[in-house]
Amino acid sequence: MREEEANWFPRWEEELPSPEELMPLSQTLITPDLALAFDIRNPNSSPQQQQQQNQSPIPISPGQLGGGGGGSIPSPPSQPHSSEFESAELGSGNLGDEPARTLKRPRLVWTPQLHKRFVDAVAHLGIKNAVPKTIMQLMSVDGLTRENVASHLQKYRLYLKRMQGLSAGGAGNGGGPLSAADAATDHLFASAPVPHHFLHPGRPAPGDHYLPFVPVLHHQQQMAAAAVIAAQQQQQQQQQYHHRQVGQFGSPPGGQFEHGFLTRQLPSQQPPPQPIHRIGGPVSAQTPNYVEDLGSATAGGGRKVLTLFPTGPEFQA
DNA sequence: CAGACAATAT
DNA sequence: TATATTGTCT
Repeated sequence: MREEEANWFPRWEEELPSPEELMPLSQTLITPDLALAFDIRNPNSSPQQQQQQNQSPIPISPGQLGGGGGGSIPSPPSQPHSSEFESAELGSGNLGDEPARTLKRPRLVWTPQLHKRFVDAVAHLGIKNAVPKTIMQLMSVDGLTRENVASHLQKYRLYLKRMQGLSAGGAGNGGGPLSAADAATDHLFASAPVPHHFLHPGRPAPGDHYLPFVPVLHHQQQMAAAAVIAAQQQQQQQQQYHHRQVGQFGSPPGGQFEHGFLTRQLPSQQPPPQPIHRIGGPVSAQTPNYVEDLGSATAGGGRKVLTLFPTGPEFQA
């Protein structure tokens, strides 16, 4: 059953990650060992993009989902902050001393929330202006790169195209056998409402049009990005982790998983020829009480990814 | 350089 | 599988 998307817009903002949460997600779940092993540091010479690592003792709330989706927020540990920020200097102007060139960011996990933000951004920009860079800026999600968006956008466009073809052709559509891959990805895309005009450009949406959208200004700009590390294991590469207190979401026995954490404070300099307003409040990409389960359905695959973000207090409008 | 897009890689 | 990366063209 689908929800009526009649009025998704009015609540558009409300569903965004609440400003309330600037929080603790910063707690990385990476064990110190691993962090060192990965030699997390200044990533590359890009003028943008930084990574931070945090080794605080993880006070995050243990166990919360489980299977039920309970949604009850156990205990917002809420530490005041206690974060020691490492001032990462930008690579620009200073580089060449780090072997860390091959470091890779953790794979971004497109959670429904994050994807929604993406869709909102595209919707506001309009089809023509919706290009990776602008989308990225509008989303203003920490840690998001243009390439992340580009990749996602590419996929999203294919999705839209399929949707169009489907609804339009109806019968004689001989063009597209749905592949398993497509069906799978649809799930994510289906989790966010697709503005009518996406599918039918040039046609006004019935009884529903776009709002100018109000930027919610916030005095805070610090947000964390939702990112997830995919532990990349080579066929014979294994590492030992001792997790200290990391036992939260029922960790699979013997499973390896790490939480990555990308964060970037906006470059604070946007030389965009055009002023771009940010939609919604401050953004952090994360899922409220939402947990992406280990997708380890693949037998023998071996790759497990965990993604979850305990957001403390639920958002309220 | 930035973007679209297909193919390929992990 | 989902996302990243690469290559080519514009």
